[in-house]
Amino acid sequence: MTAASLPEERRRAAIPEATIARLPVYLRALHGLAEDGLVTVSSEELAEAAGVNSAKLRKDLSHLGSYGTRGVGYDVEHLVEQISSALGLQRPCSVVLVGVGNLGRALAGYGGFASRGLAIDALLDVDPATIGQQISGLTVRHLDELPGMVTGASIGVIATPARAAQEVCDRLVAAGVTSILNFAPTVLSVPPHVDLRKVDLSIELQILSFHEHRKATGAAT
Amino acid sequence: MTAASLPEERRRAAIPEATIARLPVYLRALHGLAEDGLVTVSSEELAEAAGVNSAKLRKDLSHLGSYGTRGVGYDVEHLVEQISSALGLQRPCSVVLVGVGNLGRALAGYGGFASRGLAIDALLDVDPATIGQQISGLTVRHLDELPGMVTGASIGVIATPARAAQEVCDRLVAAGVTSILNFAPTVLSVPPHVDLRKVDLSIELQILSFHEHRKATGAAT
DNA sequence: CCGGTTTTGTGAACGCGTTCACAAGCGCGT
DNA sequence: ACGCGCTTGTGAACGCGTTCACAAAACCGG
Repeated sequence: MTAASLPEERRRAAIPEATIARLPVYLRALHGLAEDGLVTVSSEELAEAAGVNSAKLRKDLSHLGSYGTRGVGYDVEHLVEQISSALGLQRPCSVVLVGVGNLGRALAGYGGFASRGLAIDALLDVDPATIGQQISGLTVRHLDELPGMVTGASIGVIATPARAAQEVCDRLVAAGVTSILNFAPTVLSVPPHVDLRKVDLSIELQILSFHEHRKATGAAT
Repeated sequence: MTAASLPEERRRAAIPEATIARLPVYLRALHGLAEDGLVTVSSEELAEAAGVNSAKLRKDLSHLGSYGTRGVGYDVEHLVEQISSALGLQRPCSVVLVGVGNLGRALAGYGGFASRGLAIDALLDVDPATIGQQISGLTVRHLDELPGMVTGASIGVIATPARAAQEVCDRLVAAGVTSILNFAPTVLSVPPHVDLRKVDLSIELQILSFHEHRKATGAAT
């Protein structure tokens, strides 16, 4: 079955953002189930493992046209391929990480990337003391060497202090990077053709603080 | 079930989740503006600095009953207090971090916490080589010392490998922690009275991979 | 003191995502 | 072969969040 020539290709472009954000979670859950030797999995089981509602899971999977078998469930291996394909993990992007501080090292050593087809290809910094170090099998190089490193589809990861983030971002864009993941706690501006996502380590903590505070005051009733 | 039993009169407790998630961003933007010497700020300016729509910003602020001045804008200092108060950052929770690997060190050294009233109070691990080390002014202690550390409102942060996360989570819950932030790439289960949030460093990267992939294949059309 | 200008606060419309509920489909036991 | 039970896929309803558009309110210059 050549799925590529089917009109399903149009459906792929219409996957809701919320679904895409959950696909990596399903993928991880599936890997875990596969290691346990499971061959098929029902939506109920997979939903449990992924921590979501089973109806939501089925709707999500339906968006990428994956076909389970009614009365049986989903073939684990096939589903892994489907999701990996949908996420574009079969032909992995090159990932350039800028900023080899504590967070940068954590990211470089993070196992979750390589096992999913996303490996970091280059570590860049500007600190002379850091340049030349070997970290997770990569040699840290100077940020100036960035031009020419970006070949084809590339993702840039910013793990620098906030004050350096915008300049690094501009240099990434200038080098041809079209997707940027920002860990620095600052708002970046990019040209419209560049995808920008951010992860702020402290925001989630502040959200928890809110709930904790609300619990404390609410309990006083 | 706690939300269902809440009376409608407590409108302050009814701040939408989406709004809460943005308040920390506003707070950070306000800190930046305050350093620039701004005394008042319009919704347009603040929205720009925070990277959101101005209408959204106004609606968000209206939820916490903060009053700006029509024709003028918001008083920066007052707004900072309002948001800090709403997030419960004025009486900071104690934060316990478990797992002093690369990521744990990054979190311990992350400036964004302390400056917002959220300081990490304890670093715990089980690795004998790590215990006793001084990191960011704190001495790493053994996880066994956790009981008794949790006084009043506390937040637990899990930065361990995935395989250890559930056990650490259970021990945090047993010690009385009611809010947990999980950085380990695994699904945790907690009792219903415990708030659980997660940050998966690799998920955002996979989402970017999807968009990158889509851009590449979409351009071929 | 008053019209003009600026900006907030918010009701209403819209769109997206979640949830519900059930028909359609598949395998299995008899 | 055939019904029976299980599970998927999905239309429909619902709820939440975003966006729009504008009235109300405050300041300012004359």
